[in-house]
Amino acid sequence: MYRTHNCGELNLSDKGKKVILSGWVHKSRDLGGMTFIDLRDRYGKTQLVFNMETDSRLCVEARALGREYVISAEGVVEERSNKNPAMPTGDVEIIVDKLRILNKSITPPFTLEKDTDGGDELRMKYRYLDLRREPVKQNILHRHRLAREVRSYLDSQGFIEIETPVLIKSTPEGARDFVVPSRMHPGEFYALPQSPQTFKQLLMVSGFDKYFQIVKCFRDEDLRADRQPEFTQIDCEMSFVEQDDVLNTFEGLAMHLFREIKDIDIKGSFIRMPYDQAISEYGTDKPDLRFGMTIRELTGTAKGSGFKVFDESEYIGGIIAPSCAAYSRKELDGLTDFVRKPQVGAKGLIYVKYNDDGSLKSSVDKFFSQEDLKKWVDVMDAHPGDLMLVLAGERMHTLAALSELRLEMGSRLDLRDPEKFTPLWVVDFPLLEWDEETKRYYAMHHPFTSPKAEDLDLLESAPGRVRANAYDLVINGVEIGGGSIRIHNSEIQERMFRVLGFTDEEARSQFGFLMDAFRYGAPPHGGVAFGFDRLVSLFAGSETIRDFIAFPKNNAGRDIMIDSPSGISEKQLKELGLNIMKKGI
RNA sequence: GGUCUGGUAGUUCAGUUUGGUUAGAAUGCCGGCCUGUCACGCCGGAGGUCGCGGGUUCGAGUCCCGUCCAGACCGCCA
Repeated sequence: MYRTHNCGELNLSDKGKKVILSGWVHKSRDLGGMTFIDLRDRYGKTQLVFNMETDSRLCVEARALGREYVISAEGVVEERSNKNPAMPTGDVEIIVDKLRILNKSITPPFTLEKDTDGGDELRMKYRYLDLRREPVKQNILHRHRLAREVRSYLDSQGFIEIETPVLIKSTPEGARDFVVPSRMHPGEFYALPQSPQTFKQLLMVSGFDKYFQIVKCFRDEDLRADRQPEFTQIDCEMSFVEQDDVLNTFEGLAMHLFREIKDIDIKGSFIRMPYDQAISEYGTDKPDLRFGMTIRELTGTAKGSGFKVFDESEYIGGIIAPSCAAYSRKELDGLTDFVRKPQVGAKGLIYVKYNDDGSLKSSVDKFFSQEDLKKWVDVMDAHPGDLMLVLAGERMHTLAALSELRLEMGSRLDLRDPEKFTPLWVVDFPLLEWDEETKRYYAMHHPFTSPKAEDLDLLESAPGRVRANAYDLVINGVEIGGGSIRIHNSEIQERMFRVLGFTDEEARSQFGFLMDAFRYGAPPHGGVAFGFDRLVSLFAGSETIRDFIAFPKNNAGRDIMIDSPSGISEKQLKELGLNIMKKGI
């Protein structure tokens, strides 16, 4: 027998019990006459004691145990004379009388403490050791709990989990596909799904009116802290629903998760905001609503005073940094540097200090009188002591830069509390997006998203003005996921493909199966997909999804533990009918 | 594809600005001492391709060029 209890459960109520524990030697403290060993397993740590006077042979054996040896110890639970209140099992210890070494371990390359001395690369190379560390282990357990609650809620709402294939068909729209060569069909390739989108729609045609799946998806694009080439989605689809039905159902999911995982009631704080409002007030389609500081437009107010930068700008807008009028020259220069970074991309920053005495001091006093600036105060609703920060330029660029500036000020003023959660739906997205490079429209969401009925007439005449039945769930400025009511009418679907520049043949060869299916009675349907990794990290107050994936890839898409991707043998290449081009050709 | 930062004991880092004796610290590891530790303590020891290649120089961890690796970001991510 390897164990009667685990290493996290014993306390004073177990005093006197004969127990067997198994686990890893976390740490040993050899005091000469006696030796203490912290034995660790998934559930916690328990102290083992060996005494030279009681059993010198056993004590000598214990001294020789190295870090991460796997052992099994039998003994009696005793109350400690020196208790450790920092440890859940700190009131007791095991007086060991039998010790078995189940396996030895070489010395780990880094310490397995909460604050390890190991760097990222090393931790990834030895991820199986990193996962033994308490914080990483907790992240994985946290992920499990979230997945369990997702399943529990969706099951309670009548959703059923259905698996969809992983070897599917490549399509040119959207992100790059990972492709898999076919041995049986040389020169032909499967693709890994970017999402099970078309399959879940086919399941609706099949009549499974509430589907979900916690599913791996794949995109062959560059990585970020919040982007992995393979990631997990909570993928859902429902039939006979309108937009509000979907939003209500998944608001319910969000509320359930917040209640069960975070013990937070978010009811009532869940707003729905049109895309246009998100852009004009927050400069982004994923606003962080944990703090105000909304963007105010000054184009009409500030133009025409002879300040060339403003007069030549399409858009002028600003935010108010509350109680920051006392900012020093150095701090203002720092903000100017911030907005000029290539990632933000503004040319410069104009500030107006609204001093406590009511006077106004700006970086453009040459061009604007106190009366002029007073108008800004009115438009922006500034109060004495506030600092107004103003950017100007092309509208969308300036709004995007203002969004970055707003987030930066929010961080500087400590307004982005990781324990506060402000979810919202951004709704009424544009259906299409013009791409200057290829001179054509692209689906903002995907080509199966339905246009709003009232905008349908514009689909051919003014495609850019058509709004979609599409929505994103945003929490604390993080895009958690999105979805749409789909097109279920093959005639509208064909019109959509035409607007996207598909020839009928192209549409047929890529999505013929879907268009065919829709001719056999497709119900009205719609759904969502949430980024599970992002949801998990958001709940834990982190922005790095890598910490919540058991075996993640590094920022170049490599798994340095198993060393992938890697080459394959000539034999395999030959079987697949592949020739590898030499680099540089 | 681009920008920035970094690469020095097992590990985390200092040293590079201004080239110059034997490249340091902490931690980990090994040995010794220690009966109430829990970041145990004390004493001692081993441990280095300064990422790799080339160049400048009397002399390179330090300067120059190239390259590889890691991290962050831009592009990209329907």
